[in-house]
Amino acid sequence: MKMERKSTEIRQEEIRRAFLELIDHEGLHNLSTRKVADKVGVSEGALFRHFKSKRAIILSIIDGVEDVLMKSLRAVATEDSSSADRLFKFLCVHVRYLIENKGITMLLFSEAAHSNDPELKARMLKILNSQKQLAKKIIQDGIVAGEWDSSLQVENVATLYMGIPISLNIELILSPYGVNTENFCKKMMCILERALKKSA
Amino acid sequence: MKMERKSTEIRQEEIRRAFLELIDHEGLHNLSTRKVADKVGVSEGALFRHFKSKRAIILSIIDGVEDVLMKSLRAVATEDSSSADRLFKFLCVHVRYLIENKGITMLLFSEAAHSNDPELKARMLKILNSQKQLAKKIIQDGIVAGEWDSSLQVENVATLYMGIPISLNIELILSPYGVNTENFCKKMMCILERALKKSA
DNA sequence: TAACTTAGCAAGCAACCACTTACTTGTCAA
DNA sequence: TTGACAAGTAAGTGGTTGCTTGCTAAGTTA
Repeated sequence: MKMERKSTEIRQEEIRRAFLELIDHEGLHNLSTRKVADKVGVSEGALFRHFKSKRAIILSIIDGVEDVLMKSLRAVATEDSSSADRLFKFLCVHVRYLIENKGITMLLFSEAAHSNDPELKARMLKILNSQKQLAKKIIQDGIVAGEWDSSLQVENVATLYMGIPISLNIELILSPYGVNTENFCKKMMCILERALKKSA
Repeated sequence: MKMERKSTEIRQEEIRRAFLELIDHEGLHNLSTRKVADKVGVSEGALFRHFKSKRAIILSIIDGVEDVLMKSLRAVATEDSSSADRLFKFLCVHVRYLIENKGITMLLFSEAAHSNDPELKARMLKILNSQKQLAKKIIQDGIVAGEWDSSLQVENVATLYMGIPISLNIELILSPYGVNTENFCKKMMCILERALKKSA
């Protein structure tokens, strides 16, 4: 039996990927360290060599969301371009990340709502809240700049925005032939802009 | 030890309620028949006297969604009033049901996406799909009646609509002081109408 | 090449899972 | 009052969970 040995860094990444893929395919509620180890192609013991607990895997995944997604979103939100451009780009970045890391939505949403692990819950909440705050900033900027209607309630538009990435997940479930990400963002943006533009 | 005996019908309802409440408070992934039984205040064995399996509890909950929520939504969608009125009422009924049965969103969403039980998955999908079709119908009617802009793509507005009930869930997670249902619906409807109304 | 570190394994742990069994007790019509 | 049945229990079942153990072998450095 050949034994393929890889560094912890590589294995950790493989484990995170396998973890998310299993959440996506089978759901959080029947995800076990056994299955993750199988998917990676390693014994269960080896898995605990690279992460000290299942919880540590989740925390490491959250670190990734903060380092990659949130950083990108923050960059887009503070970019120097029109609010419409920024909002569209924001949505695209958001959606693309969720497509490429399909288990994240479920993990974020479920743990934020139901985890009885305070640290985990707090970190999930912080991510969701930051996303909403950034969306609010872009919308507010657009109103101040005169691009959008000043009678709009920023908070409510942001609330509506937060549902869009999850609408995508529903779309992915409902349409068996797949969803074109770019198109999805354009369509949603199209409707959002109708709601945002100044009333005559 | 006193033993309080109730009829199967009553116990079944208690079990469904406990099941959903536990999903809401602790999440699907750590929901056990033991906890459900504890919450109802009955032994685990008694639980299996009223439902033949855990799966049967879920199926029974789905029956309830179809009998109560979907029936109401269908009634509202085919009502004889303006499309704007119907859409608002539709949203209110939808949201109120999800508030009063808090675990449903998670159950629907999670099982529809991840269940490897084909029957369960199919039924969840059917519910989500029916909701979307009904939303499409209302929007289409509004366009035909000249209430709303004819250049709108009905499909996309319905997709956006489907995100709203989940936006509510996110709102419930993010705002610790609770969410006013009626207000939430009014606010979302207000933005939706801006998007729907005819461009000048 | 010898010493040391690291990634891997198989096997096993207690705790928990959905569910069953064998038996008891409350309710109610005859 | 009694007999049948429905609703309850406590104590299991085998299987799965997250995690640990004791050990081996692959790389790395001296």
